[in-house]
Amino acid sequence: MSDAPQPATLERSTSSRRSYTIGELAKVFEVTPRTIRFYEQEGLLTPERRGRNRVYHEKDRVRLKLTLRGKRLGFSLAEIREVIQLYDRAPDGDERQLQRLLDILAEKRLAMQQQLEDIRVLQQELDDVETRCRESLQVLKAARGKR
Amino acid sequence: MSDAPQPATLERSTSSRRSYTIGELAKVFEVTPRTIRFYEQEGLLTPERRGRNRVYHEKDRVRLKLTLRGKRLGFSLAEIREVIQLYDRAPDGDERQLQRLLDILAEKRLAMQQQLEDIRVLQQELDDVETRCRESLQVLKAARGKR
DNA sequence: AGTCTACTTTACGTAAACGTCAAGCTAGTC
DNA sequence: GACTAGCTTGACGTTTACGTAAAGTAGACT
Repeated sequence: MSDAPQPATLERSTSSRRSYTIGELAKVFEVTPRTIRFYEQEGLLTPERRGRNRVYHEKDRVRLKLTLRGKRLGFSLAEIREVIQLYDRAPDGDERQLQRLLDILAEKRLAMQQQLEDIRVLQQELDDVETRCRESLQVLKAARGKR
Repeated sequence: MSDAPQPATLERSTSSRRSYTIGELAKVFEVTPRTIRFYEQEGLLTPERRGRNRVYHEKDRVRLKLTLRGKRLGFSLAEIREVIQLYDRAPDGDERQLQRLLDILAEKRLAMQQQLEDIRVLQQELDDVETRCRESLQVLKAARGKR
C-alpha cells in the first residue's frame, strides 16, 4: 500500500537507500545473517516484513551500526538494548521515566569515562612494551654488528 | 627460605605489601576467588604456592589489574593473555619474535584507536538523547505550570 | 518444468567466562 | 578437642552470543 513513486533510477548509492535485504546488510557490516536475526530476536532490530522476508530500512541500519559499536566497546546486547530503548522512548514517557533515563545516561557516561581512562593507561603500557621491545632489537642488531 | 627480615611492623598499607591471599585480592578488586582461580587456569596469573595455598605478590596484583582493565575494554581473556605474554617476553626472545610483538602491538593500538572513535560517537549520541530527554521534561513542566 | 539463489524457521551445538555446590584440609581459637 | 574461617580441588550448571545444519519456500533465469 502507498508505494509512493520514488525515482528508483539514477539514485544509485547515496548511502541512504530505501531498503536492504538481510544479506546486503550482513555483507556491509561483515556479520552473518544469523547474527542479524539474533539481534532482532533480542529486540535490537525491528525490520519490516514483506511476506515472509525481512526488509530493513535506514532505522535498522543505524541501529545495527550502534549495536556493533556497542559490542566493540564491550557492552552486552542487553545493555545496548537499554540504550536503544532510551533512544526510542526519549521524546515520550512520563516524568519519572525521563528522570530514570537521565540517571541511566549518567551511569553510561561514567562507564565511558572509565573506558577512556582504561585506554589511556593501556596505551601507555603498550608504549612501554614497545620501547623495551625496540631496545632489545637494538641490542640484537649491535651484537650482530660486532660479530 | 631466605625470609629476609623485613620491617613487618609500622609499614601498614603502603599499597605495596608483601603478599596477598586469594580472598584479600578478591575483595580488593571486587571479584570472586573463583574468578581469580579461573584466571590462573587460563594462564593470566602464576601465584606462588605455600603448601596447598596460593600466595599472591605484586606481580600478580598488577596482572589482575591489567586483566580487569582489559575486560572492561571488551578484550577476551585470550587477548589479554597475549598482551601479558608480550609484557613478560619483551626483553628476551629472538628477532622474529620481537618483530611479531611489534606487529601485535600495532594491531592492538589500532583497535584502541577504533575504541576511542567509538566512544566519541557514542558520547555524542548520549548527548543527543539527553538533550531530547531534557526538552521533553521542559515541555512536561510547562504543561504542568499552565494547569 | 527444472534449477539456482537467497531467503525462511526450527533446533541443536558450542566457546567463553564464570557461578555454584560438594567435600575435604588446616591453622587458629574457645 | 570441637569449632570456625578460609583455603583447596573437582565437577557440573548457566548465561551470552552466536554457529551450524536441516528442511522448506519463493522469485528469477534457462
